Amino acid sequence: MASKRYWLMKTEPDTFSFDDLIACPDRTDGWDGIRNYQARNFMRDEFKKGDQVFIYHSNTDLPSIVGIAEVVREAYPDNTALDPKEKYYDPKSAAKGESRWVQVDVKAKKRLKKPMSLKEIREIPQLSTMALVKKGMRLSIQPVSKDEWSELIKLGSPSPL
DNA sequence: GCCAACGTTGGC
DNA sequence: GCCAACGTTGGC
Repeated sequence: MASKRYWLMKTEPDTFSFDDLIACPDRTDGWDGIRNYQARNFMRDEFKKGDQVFIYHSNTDLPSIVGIAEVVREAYPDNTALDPKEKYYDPKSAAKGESRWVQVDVKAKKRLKKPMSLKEIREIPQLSTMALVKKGMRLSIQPVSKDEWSELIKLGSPSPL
């Protein structure tokens, strides 16, 4: 079995926060609405059950990694793309009758006792390799290396929910 | 609210 | 296949 991998997923807390995920049944929800090929391909091709995910709040006063979730279901079609009433409706998918987008299910696991803000992350040399701190990096789903993960765990002190 | 960086679309 | 126009992301 391939070793566990680590990821970072962005979300806008005004739309869907880490607390919203915790409030879901079994603390689990489908991570839908991803409309970027690179991000989709990570989910479709590389996300495996058991992978660990940092949840990052973007577009907010203090952009930060706030929690940890686990992949509990691997990629399946994101059919919000087919529904004109949905925010992430995709006419091209609808025209084909088949969504070109996928989602995975993630389950909230831990909260960082000390959320790690983007500002702090930038200041830590060991984390300078993270895609998150690279100029112009807007990718909403990014791989995290084992070393980066360990460093963030050390600093963020996650505790079980 | 601004705007730089990036991704997608569509005419040619 | 090129690339200009347009839309989105997301920090500040």
